[in-house]
Amino acid sequence: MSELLAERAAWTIAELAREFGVTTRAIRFYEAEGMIAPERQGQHRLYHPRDRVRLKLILRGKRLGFTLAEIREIIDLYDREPGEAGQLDHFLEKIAERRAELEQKRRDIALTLDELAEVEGNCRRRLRELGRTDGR
Amino acid sequence: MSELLAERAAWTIAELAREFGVTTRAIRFYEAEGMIAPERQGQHRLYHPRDRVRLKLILRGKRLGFTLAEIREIIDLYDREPGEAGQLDHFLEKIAERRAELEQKRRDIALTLDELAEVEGNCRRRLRELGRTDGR
DNA sequence: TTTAACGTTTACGTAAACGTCAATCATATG
DNA sequence: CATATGATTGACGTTTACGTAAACGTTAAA
Repeated sequence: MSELLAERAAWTIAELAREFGVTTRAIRFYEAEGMIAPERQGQHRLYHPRDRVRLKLILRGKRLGFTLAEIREIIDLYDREPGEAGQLDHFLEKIAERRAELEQKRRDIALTLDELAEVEGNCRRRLRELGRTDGR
Repeated sequence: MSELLAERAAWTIAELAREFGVTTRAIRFYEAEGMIAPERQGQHRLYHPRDRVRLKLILRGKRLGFTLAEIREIIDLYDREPGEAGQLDHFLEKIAERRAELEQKRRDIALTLDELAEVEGNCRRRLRELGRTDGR
């Protein structure tokens, strides 16, 4: 029988590293930075679903070009306590800031994709021209 | 009379720095990396529209988390010569790679925005509850 | 004429994010 | 029992992308 991911409750550091395509060194580094806190079985680390989610969020943030410090702040937004009213306002401001950044990135992506599409169009047109020049 | 941007044909390094919110050091660094090549008027640098476009592309790439090396590759895609057929295939592959990266980033952004929206929803709900608890 | 204001080159410093050993320990397997 | 496998903790090295400071050269204004 295959071991479905959902059935597993814990992973070693090497398993996580393979699954996410990062080194064990990187995973330990994120822990040293206080971004993951795996269980300890004696000397060894044991990663649970919660830790995997964390790692996934970290790597997603990295793909978007956020620094680890920024990623930490974003993750902190996720697992906060309900909190007091005054805190909540400040909290909403932080969320708004992050959203603004993300929307800027989204615009940047749209522009770049448009430009790439144009370059690709030129390229394909040129290819067709060469095809005719070849006498086909 | 105001000097419209479109009328200007050249800028000093300090003007560019102010306009784009970067340091002159950074601009010179991009030049040292071969990403910009401003005209020289004796000792001084003179930036033309073409250089501004370059700088804009560099900064956009940075916002998306690309390294300068990657940004250089992307820019190289833009100002290439038509080229030969064999080169064009390779060229199209490069474009496809970049597009895949950008689309991954776009998915990452969508996910993060969704999560932030959920967190914000919880936050606002909590605020309304507090409002009622306050007796208003 | 001196003193800002703006520019230049050269060079060393630095923060972030790991990479890369080395030494050590536990377990497991032939 | 010896060796291989996988983990651990230091600790120093490396790359990227500039920051920062020194030393110097031009105008331009007081």
